[in-house]
Amino acid sequence: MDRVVMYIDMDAYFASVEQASRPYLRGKPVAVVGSGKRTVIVASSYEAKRFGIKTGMTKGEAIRKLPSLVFVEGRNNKYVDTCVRIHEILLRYTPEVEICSIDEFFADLTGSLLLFPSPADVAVAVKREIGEQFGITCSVGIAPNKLVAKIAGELGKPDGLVAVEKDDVERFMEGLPVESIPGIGRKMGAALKALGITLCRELRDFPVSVLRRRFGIWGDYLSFMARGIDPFRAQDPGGLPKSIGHSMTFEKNIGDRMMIRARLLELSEMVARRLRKEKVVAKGFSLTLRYPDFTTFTKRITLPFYAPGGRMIYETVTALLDSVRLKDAVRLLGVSAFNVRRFAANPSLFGGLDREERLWRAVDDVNDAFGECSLHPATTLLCARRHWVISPAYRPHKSYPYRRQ
DNA sequence: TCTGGGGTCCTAGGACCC
DNA sequence: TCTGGGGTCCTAGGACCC
Repeated sequence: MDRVVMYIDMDAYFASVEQASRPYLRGKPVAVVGSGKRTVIVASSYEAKRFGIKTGMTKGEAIRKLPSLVFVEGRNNKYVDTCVRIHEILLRYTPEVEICSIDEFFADLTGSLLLFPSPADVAVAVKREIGEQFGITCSVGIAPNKLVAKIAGELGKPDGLVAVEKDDVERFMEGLPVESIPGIGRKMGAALKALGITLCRELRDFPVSVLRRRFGIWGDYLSFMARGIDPFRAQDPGGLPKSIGHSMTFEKNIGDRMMIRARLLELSEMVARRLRKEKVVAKGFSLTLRYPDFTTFTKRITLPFYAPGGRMIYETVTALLDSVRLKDAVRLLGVSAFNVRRFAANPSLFGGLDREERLWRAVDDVNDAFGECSLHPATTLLCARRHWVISPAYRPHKSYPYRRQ
């Protein structure tokens, strides 16, 4: 049986959720931002998009473009909660649903089609349910694979429904600009243009040997994708995250090493908490620094053992910090863990953990019950209150998207 | 009211081992 | 005895995505 994949993407997700829950925002140009001074626009409503308001813009830039723009501070919990409930809706149509990002899903309908008249009927029903429950719209793409389903979904934005039959895939792809292909961004688009390639048809007909020489393995991917073949393997359901990290940009650049260390402790504990949550341990750690001029670099190290907790992460990244001669104050610090492995401890074995780990698990419990930051290390009291910035890449539950082969 | 945060994947070069 | 080649692991950096 031919595969049928449905891609569902919320339209202007964060902004739509805000407009749905605050009627006075409806019909207005809205931009969702983080709190604090150093923030950018993370989502904008269609009314705002019409005036060129885009993700990544600074507040100032946006105000200059559109003085009447309404800024709204993002509410993480609301978006996560809505995402989880949309996931539940989709699960009623097929058990094979992948949360791709906080506002995108893939649903494999292949096995469910005996129960429903057609994929388009499922799409219409899903769109109606999401509209009724949350007051937001979404765009849906249906195709024989994830790649084409996603391209189709994006094409229908907003509130669209685009279905591509197996036999129509090549024709569907032909006329599209190469930038419609996920993975082809600014640089790759420009590089292809230099070769005289702007349409998928031209990419398809270009000798793959030349593409391979120019782009390495991506040359092969490009050639496949241009004809609507998905070169990526399906998601590994038990897949572990490849890395888990946190970073923060400060309201004011920090020059003092003690202050930097305090922030690193905070970041290390945030990462440790995420690792515990995901039930993994890591032995690779990285420290990212960004200077006021925006130059950014990362130092990383792989330990000969898996770090037992936040304290070890902190010691590792401060050792990395000590190996750097700071040329200026820093505007951003990041701590990330990689090289992860499943950690197979169960609660009855807590006796096997050291005192400090038991303490941190208790802190986790308190924070789960009373809210993030109810309890935190005294050192971080030195720091100004952290502002939480939403991350569209956040995935509730552990559902990781397909990976490249 | 200068530029967020969290990810994945690929490449290149060096160290080290057989 | 002056010198090959393959494999693997590690670090650094960059493109891209949401």
